[in-house]
Amino acid sequence: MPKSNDFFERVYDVVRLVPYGKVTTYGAIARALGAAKSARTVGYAMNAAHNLDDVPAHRVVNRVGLLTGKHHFGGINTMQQLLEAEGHIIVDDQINDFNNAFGEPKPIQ
DNA sequence: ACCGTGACTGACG
DNA sequence: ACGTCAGCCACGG
Repeated sequence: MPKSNDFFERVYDVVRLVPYGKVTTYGAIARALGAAKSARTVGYAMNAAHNLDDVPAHRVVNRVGLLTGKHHFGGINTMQQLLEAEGHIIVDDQINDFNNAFGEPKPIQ
């Protein structure tokens, strides 16, 4: 049976499935979990994901491709650099051609 | 149990 | 098209 902690775990599971070179959004993750209205909480979960090295938190941006969580990484530019290293082009803290880079996460079964 | 906080989002004007 | 507003929900104090 689900503990409250499971929500975070599920968020991590979804994020872990985001492939290299692709990104996704907080809302998309929430929907994949069946909790469409918990986008904010997804962001909250990412805050706690910092210790986990297998959760690509930098591939999670807001719905317009804006790097809203960049300040939660070590440096202000860390998130952007990680994304650029994966082939993304970022201008003004926003991912260019975000619609193309976006990868719809698979719903939990 | 109540209240404030936030890496969000969709609806309005 | 763009800025504002108001729900939403898990967590910690």
